[in-house]
Amino acid sequence: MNDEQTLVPPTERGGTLHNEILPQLRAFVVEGNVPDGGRIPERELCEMLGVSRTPLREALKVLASEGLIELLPNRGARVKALSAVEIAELFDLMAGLEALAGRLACEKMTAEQFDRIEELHRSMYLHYLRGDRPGYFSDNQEIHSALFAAADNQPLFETARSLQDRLRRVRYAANLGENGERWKEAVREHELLLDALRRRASGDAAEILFNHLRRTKAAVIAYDSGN
Amino acid sequence: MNDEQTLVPPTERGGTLHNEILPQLRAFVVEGNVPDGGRIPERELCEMLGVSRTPLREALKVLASEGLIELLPNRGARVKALSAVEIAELFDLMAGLEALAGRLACEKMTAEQFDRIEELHRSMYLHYLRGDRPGYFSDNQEIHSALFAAADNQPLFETARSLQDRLRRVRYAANLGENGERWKEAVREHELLLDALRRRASGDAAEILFNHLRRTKAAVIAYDSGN
DNA sequence: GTAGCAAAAAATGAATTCAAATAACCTTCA
DNA sequence: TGAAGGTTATTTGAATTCATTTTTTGCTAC
Repeated sequence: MNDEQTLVPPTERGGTLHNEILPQLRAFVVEGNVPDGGRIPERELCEMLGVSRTPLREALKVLASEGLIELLPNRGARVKALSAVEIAELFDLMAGLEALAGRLACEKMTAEQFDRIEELHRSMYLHYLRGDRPGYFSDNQEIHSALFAAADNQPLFETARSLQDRLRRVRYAANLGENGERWKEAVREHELLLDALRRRASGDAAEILFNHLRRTKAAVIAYDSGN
Repeated sequence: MNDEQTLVPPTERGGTLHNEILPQLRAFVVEGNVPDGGRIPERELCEMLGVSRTPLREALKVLASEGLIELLPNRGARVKALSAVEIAELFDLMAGLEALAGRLACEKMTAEQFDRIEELHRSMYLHYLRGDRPGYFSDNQEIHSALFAAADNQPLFETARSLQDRLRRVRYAANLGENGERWKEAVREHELLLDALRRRASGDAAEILFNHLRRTKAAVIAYDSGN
């Protein structure tokens, strides 16, 4: 029935069709190709991914369990629109996870991993001085990624990735809306973090990261409500 | 084809078959009805739940994404057996989540919620004095549940529940194996926690809970490796 | 012109069907 | 007796089919 070529070469298959399309579908949603609360007809997705409805629906169930989409009985899938309360809750959770990552990183990271974070920090600071927000944002993301990598905890990493996916859209919006004062404050917080990491002060790192995310949350809420 | 009655009355349907069987299937796995690494033939589960393979497989995919089971391509589902490293990682994550719950509870809990926790604490202490481990364990679980409820954060609650499911088996084993010294220590930690909650000292509560879970982890690892 | 209802069209939920891969079994030969 | 190979049976992966629900469309009545 399906003569079209799949977009993914058959060489790099992930075992099952379901495992193949899940990352693609997740990326499609996270990337923001569908408006908030927008409906996603199964038929279109099937054609897009070149699979039948069975594996597609399995993937949708997984995305729903991750909180990325909503599955209303008999009424299809919608991308989950986040209320202000939900955004706040997700940020608090993210703050807790970052705090944990900071703690574990202090305990477990290698000298090389610290050096890498320090280097990223310097690069990010330069972007800040130049007023280069995209560059700053990119380095910032990488620092947090490096932190989770240094924490060396797979379940933590997975949980954080999932949360990150759910927050990506609003997070990006927040970055754009970030005002100069908050930006300056964020840079200062990053300096404190680097110092705590250097001293392997796990409690301090946790506290700094928690409050850092808390303030980011406040900035996002302020920006988001002023829509 | 299927004339048998479903075990669940049709009155309390969850909209779709998938939503109906997912909790049942999860309970079945968590309860420990299948040995570690044991295979789960789809056919049997279908008969047990009274559904066809389609909704069952959707549910299995979700359980796999929750980390409760493993889905090997063309080789079916197995309950995920946890290595010592994985157990340690899950406990560290749980410690971070409990710490967060403590923090948020300090910020948000009502007087009634605190009173309830205090009451549970008293009950638990009595069980401790009597040497009633099951009673202690039960109250202990309820205290932690009450803590997460007081934290009032849905994503946190969900994440913790999922983790709890993954750890339930080993956690129960740990409780049985817990020695007297560790038990005494745990009770002391709970007293400190209650005090921190009373003072609404979020940082203290977080620190106490984190270390509490860390020590539980150590006890579990010690017990588990001595199998 | 609009509100309400009916019928048709479309989309979803789930069982069945078909194909491919794995596992079990049985024969054969050393 | 035991191992190797091939054949059958079982199990899984995925497409198709069928039934049910929702949504849309169009008609009628007011």
